Amino acid sequence: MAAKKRSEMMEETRAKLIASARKAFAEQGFAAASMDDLTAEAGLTRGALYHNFGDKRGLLQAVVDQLDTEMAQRAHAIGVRAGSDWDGLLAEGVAYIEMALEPEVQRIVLLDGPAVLGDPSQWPSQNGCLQMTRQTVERLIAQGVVRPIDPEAVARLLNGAALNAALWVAASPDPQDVLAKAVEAFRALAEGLLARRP
Amino acid sequence: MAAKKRSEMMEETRAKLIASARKAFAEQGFAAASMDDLTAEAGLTRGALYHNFGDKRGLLQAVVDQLDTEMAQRAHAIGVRAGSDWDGLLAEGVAYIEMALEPEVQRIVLLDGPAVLGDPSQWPSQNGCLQMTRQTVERLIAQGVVRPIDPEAVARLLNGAALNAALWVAASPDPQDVLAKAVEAFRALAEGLLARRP
DNA sequence: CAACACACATACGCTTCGTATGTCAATTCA
DNA sequence: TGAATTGACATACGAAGCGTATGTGTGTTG
Repeated sequence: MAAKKRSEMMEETRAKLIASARKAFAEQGFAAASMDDLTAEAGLTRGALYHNFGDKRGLLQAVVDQLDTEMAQRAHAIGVRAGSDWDGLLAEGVAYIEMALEPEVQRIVLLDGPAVLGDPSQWPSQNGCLQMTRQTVERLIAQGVVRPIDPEAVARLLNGAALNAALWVAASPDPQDVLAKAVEAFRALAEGLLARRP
Repeated sequence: MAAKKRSEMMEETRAKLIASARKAFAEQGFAAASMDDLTAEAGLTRGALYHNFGDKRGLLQAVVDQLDTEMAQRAHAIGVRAGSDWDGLLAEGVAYIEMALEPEVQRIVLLDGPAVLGDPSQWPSQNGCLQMTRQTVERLIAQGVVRPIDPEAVARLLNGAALNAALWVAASPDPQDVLAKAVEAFRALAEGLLARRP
């Protein structure tokens, strides 16, 4: 084999650049990452980068899209396994906290992403986690399990709470202990949404 | 008069630089703000800046400290006016959401701050809002109003929820309407902390 | 009043981004 | 099939910004 079409080659270089960027952005942060070093590690030059992504922000956009898609898939898989929609919502929230502990997610999606690209809900990828949480909340309201509150607002606040919990856990000297506390607080807050106390 | 001591002069230049930086960082973001322009607007040069703050991050640190102190004072003043500690907690949270609507606070303290300086709880200023929320929560737990949950965790999640609510409100085309929804969701979540449903 | 210290300005080098130009292979079409 | 053209990527260039090293004048000290 080894004979590849042009479009396949292009897709491959895009993938290589995104992969290198994920590493560099996660390890050094967006601002500190050099595009010369980035592309060199992928066996390319900045020419390929500007040709494929326009500019540095375009590359970050692509990286964030990829990460966001992966996160949504993982969270969905976890939510589905839960017995009820309510348990699914809690499981998704906890999963989100745990995912936010990974340096890639924290640095790129949660810190540099909003700072460089602006409000996450305006991203092309639409922030998969947010959308999914909102849908779950909508179902729970329809079932009468959750009080009738704006689902988007609820999803926003839950995600925000999870994010800050993750930042806290990640910076703590004893992550396991702090994670448990964060999850407990998260569950307590979420119960405020219920129509009837458990 | 007009005869000023050296230390007074120094304090004045620091204040001028911080004031210019607040404007520049808020309007253009930390990365895009030029230190040449910054200092020129304050009637100085980069020499003064490096002498007083070490580097660009040091200046951001100083700006964040000042903003954080102001925020803590404002939130405290609002919390005190409430009838009970519980109402105070809610009022503080809502005040935090509303403060986060101001470009200065949002851009500098909430977006660029964490991205450039790292986890807010590790900042020298200690994130005044966070500390105050935690103390209020501790009192409420002691009074039996709030369930016994780790106060730090609660404060973290509440602040995180408020932050994301603010980002959402700020990016929306109809801030007033969205703000109302955000506040409603915030109150609902907070009620999950109560020992007894209202 | 002479010598020093310090706050700040000026000058320089290095890195990095974005663009403009060049090159070579793959596709197209007569 | 072979000449022309497109397009993916590399190379070269200019501009801007940060940090540091050095200069300068004023206030302080003995």
